[in-house]
Amino acid sequence: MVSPHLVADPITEPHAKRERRKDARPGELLAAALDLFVEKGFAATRAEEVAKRAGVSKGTLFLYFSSKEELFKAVVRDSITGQYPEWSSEIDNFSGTTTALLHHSMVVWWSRYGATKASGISKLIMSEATNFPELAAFYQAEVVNPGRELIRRILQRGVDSGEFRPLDMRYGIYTVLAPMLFLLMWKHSLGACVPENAMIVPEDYIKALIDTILQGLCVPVAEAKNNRN
Amino acid sequence: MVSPHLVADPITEPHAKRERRKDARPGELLAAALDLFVEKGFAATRAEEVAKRAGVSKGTLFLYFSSKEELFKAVVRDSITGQYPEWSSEIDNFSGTTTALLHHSMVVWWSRYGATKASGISKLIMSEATNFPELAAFYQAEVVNPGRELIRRILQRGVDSGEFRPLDMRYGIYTVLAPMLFLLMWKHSLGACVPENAMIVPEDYIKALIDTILQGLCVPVAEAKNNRN
DNA sequence: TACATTAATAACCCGCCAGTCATTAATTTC
DNA sequence: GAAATTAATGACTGGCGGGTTATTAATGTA
Repeated sequence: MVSPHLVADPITEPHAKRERRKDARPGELLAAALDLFVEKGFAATRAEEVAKRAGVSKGTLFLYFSSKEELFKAVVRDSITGQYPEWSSEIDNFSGTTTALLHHSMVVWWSRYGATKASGISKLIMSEATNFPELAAFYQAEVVNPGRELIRRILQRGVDSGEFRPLDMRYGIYTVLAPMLFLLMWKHSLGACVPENAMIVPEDYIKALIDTILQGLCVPVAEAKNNRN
Repeated sequence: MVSPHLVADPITEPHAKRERRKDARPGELLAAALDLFVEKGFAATRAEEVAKRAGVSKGTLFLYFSSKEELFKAVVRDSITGQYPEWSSEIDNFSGTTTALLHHSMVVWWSRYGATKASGISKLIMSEATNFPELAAFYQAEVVNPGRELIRRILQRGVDSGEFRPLDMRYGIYTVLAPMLFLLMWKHSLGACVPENAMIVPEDYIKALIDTILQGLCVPVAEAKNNRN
């Protein structure tokens, strides 16, 4: 141990050994936790490793978050829920057709969420919900239900305007939700294990998907006054 | 410690203490393992618990399966791969329209696989693929690729017969696969945590889904000779 | 400079679990 | 019925990991 008076050598010890940065710690811990939760899942992520990546000791982690579960909830609020208000108002303010709104929403959802690290949280929850029921309930209440409501509003707008066939909203929502969440799951699971062939290109997938969805949802122009059952 | 000469009391010890049943053990262990893997996932399932449910000691489990991973592979072969030949020949022998074949295949897939315990294996793999790359590769090779081929054959049949629009098979397959796997995932994750409201009824989901898919995939009768781009 | 406050640490506790191995006992062979 | 074979056991090992706490040291105050 060297003399405590010795100034820290910036080469062997670039960042002082015991910095006190109460304000910065939570954010750094959340960032590290997001990385590791997404990479390895909730159960498999070690508290010590989160701390290490954030540049603190394990003790410090538990100084700011009372448990691993609370840490997780904080990550969700920090990286997902925060985006909802913006999306909501974008839907309200959209001025084109609902077909265009749906298309736009799916592409935007992917680029702002699906393609980002944060989307790993959705995969994590679907993966570990049954092992951590409390986290599942939390996620259901704060993420899933509000999210469904956003989709429902888009579809209802199309039905009201006459663009879409009348829909049973309970299941109509899944026409959009299911393929998007599948893409997300795939990207974070088997998709991450298949190197080259059989790889899904998200943009192409969404393009093909929208074609199918819309031709299924829209009232066929030429048929509106026609037969077919 | 009681005397080793004491005969086991059949009331406190109803089923003989140390049966030797070499032939029956593997099957009983596979059944127990399927139950627990589906219930808790791969990582969270304890070898000792599998053994206990099969009525043997942990040592016996490792006598029949060299590791937890090998046990898992045996479960997959026992409960999934075995069904493929039958499905394959059902597709070949189907005599109706491809619309009917697709409908039939989805309903049958759900009733014979999705609705059964075995479907938990698919959820497990998507959940834990990144933590167990070797299992992921195994599953990809033995389950996913052959499964995609089955779907591809159905869609190709429809394209060849003129019922379906020409499709980019790389993504067309997901039109069917994505919603079905999502249903499966949902059932085994958040769906298991939502008691009443917002519950998906698989049969209704599939019904709504098929409507959308088919109207998107089929060449619209009234439009075949018409405009629309 | 001395003292008080508190951010940060590292050693520690406790429980868990995949896989091993020496021992035990059921069954077979002669 | 004695010896040989092998199915089955359960105690054991070695390592891990969430959470706690006594201690240390950085910073603020006077």
